[in-house]
Amino acid sequence: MFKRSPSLTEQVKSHLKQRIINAEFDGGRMPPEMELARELKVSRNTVRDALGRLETEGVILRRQGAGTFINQVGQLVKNRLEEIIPYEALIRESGYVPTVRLLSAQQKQVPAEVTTHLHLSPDEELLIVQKLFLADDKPVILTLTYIPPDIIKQPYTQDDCRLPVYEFIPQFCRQEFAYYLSEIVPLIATSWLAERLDLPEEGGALLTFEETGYNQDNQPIVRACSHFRHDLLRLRLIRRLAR
Amino acid sequence: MFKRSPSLTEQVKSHLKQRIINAEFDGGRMPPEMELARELKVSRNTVRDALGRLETEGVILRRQGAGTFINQVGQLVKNRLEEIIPYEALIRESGYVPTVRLLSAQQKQVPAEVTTHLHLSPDEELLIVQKLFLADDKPVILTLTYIPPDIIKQPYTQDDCRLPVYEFIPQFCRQEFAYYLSEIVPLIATSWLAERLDLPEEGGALLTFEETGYNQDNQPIVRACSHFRHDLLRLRLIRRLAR
DNA sequence: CAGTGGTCTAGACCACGGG
DNA sequence: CCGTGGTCTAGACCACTGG
Repeated sequence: MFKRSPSLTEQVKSHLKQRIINAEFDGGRMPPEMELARELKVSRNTVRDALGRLETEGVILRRQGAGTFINQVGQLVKNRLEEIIPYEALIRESGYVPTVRLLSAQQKQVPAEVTTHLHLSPDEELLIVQKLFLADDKPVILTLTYIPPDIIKQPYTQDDCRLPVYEFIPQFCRQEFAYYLSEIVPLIATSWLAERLDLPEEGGALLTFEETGYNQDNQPIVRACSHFRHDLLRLRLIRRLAR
Repeated sequence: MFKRSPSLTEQVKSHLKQRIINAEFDGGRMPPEMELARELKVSRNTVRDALGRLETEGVILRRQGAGTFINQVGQLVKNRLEEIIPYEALIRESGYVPTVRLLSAQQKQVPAEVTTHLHLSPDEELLIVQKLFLADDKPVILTLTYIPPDIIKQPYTQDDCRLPVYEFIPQFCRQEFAYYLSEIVPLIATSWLAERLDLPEEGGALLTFEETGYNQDNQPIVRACSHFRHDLLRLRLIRRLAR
């Protein structure tokens, strides 16, 4: 029934999630793990891994001795914060039609704050990519991406800059993207930001992700700032007690 | 070597974390999983579970075919966002000495926004607990907790209110705390907030967690708002590509 | 007490990295 | 090529829930 790639666990997860969305389970209760395992022809461990991921996403609740239940409340969670997902997907999950607009992509000097995070000298020029994401044609996310030009090994077009950085890197830089170290920062909207994000006025609060991207050798290779209009896009998550 | 509770996985995790902190592994490289399993007298799966948790915490990096490595960068991450930890611990991890100050605990009417989240009628009076957390005697977190008084089944003192809600609930309400549904919100500091958090002026940006707590029957039982001074306390996390 | 999820084991095979 | 981490299996036992 399932192929070998992507991982069985991942396929089982998607499969179950789809059945939950389709409301195929009566009374908000899911079948026992053993039954799912038999049915899907995988081991119970694989089912449990898949259920575990659905649980951290807030889709289900599990209670020892009682069973596994579908969590309506968790539907409000649109993204797993510790997982990088394309902003288009986030916007779509939130119920809007996403579009991307490339505002600019040019090589320039940057604030020292940026070069510091990338372990570069302050006068180094970087490629700055500005992108605006729209939800139903309303601006919701503005991203600034800083890439050292000398890591780019293949020719690229302006259009390639529309790719998420973590896809651009492996395609054009002959190295792998490993992870972001991200900081969540609240910001007062400057007039520059307010204009681009179509805010009613400057001085409002914005949610910002300030992220440094590392490659598989654990060297910083990219810096990114994402500004969210939290009135249109809510960042929610499920938090549990430590085990 | 290990007991049965807390879980083997959790004990192995703590054990390895301590050895990492003590810099017991040369060259930033950890022994192979098989070797750790033999050494600690547990199965490789258990070791892998423990390493998996350390990886999401940012403590280590694993590369298929290459090995497991200690991640200096990850030291900047002080907390796992999807895990509830006491604010004192967060402050301590960030390098300060934590203290808690109970500002007030009284029954009052609350904004409709609060009663809505708890599925109560707007005129219901709730117990409001205000707490201030200090790092090296500087205010860093202000929390407001709203508890419906009728769920409290045991007598309690003012001092009991200093407990985190998720500990107060099981102790005084004869029910279990299951999880928070949290929303991350950027806020403009009001003068009321600025005064209590000792901010230089009102109008600065604050990071806020707006959370609804659910019990094991998946009913909302508590509402909490936490305001962070992000200049002193940074919220950082590791983000990876989806599998 | 029967049935559920929670934990742990031993073993197998695969995919990838580096010499 | 060998050794590493990544995935999956089958089976065992425990802890808890609910009738």
